[in-house]
Amino acid sequence: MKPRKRKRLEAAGWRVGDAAEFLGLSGEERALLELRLALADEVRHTRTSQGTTQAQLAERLGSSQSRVAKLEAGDPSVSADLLLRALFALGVSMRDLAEVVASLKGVGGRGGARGRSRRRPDPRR
Amino acid sequence: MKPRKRKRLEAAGWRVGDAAEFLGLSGEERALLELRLALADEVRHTRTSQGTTQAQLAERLGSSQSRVAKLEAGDPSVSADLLLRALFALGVSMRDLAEVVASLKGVGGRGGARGRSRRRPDPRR
DNA sequence: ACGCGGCATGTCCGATGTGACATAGGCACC
DNA sequence: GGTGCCTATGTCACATCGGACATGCCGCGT
Repeated sequence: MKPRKRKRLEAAGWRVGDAAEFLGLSGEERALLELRLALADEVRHTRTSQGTTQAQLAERLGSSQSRVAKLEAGDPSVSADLLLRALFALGVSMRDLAEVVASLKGVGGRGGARGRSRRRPDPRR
Repeated sequence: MKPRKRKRLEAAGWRVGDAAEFLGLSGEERALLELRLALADEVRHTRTSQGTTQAQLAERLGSSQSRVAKLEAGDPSVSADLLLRALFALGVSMRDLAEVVASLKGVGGRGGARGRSRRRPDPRR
């Protein structure tokens, strides 16, 4: 897909939480994007709070500093796999991970404990 | 890296829950593997409970039936990205996803999950 | 038995992620 | 100013992933 480049651009001036709305992203793409950003954010957060450098993390991952930088920047060229590996390499537990995911539940406004949007995808066929 | 090949082999004769222990998998690789399997499981589960076929899901994803099959089989050739896209395409919410992740929190060595019995109630409310 | 729909497995080849490297900006400290 | 450390960005060769296609297996209804 080509829109990858676009994502890059967006990634530039971005704000977790309300960005994707502008774009013509389908629900699933949107959710995935959001999740990725949240994970990227979590990586940086955890890393810095541990006093670890990008280079050190890279080494643990068998990767390179530049990739870690891109990773944390939410660059589309990094896969979810790498994001997850990074998190685990930092010692993030499943529980922590679950919390991060859970914090995105309502997409729209953060903190949205409100919407109990529990509905089926879409019955059309 | 090379250990990818290994994963393939392992994937052949596999058993959810107690497999990774034998292999020389580092904690992070192990966690990732486990997460992937749980997600794959969740895909199949959600899909079947909706009465959707692999082919239909594949179409929604812009993919093919064979890939979905591999996906659900936990084949290493499918990325976490695809796994997540599949879940979202099935209408799984962040909340549901978080629950799946949370259900793995303790899987460490012992304890839980021996073999196949470890089936969580049923994610759907 | 036959056909059929759903799933699994294997193999291509084009698309994309990955590590390594180079390079630059920002800071702190001497 | 100069040095060292951390991070950001770009590029590239190579490995892996991804969709498509082919094929086989299995259960089921006719």
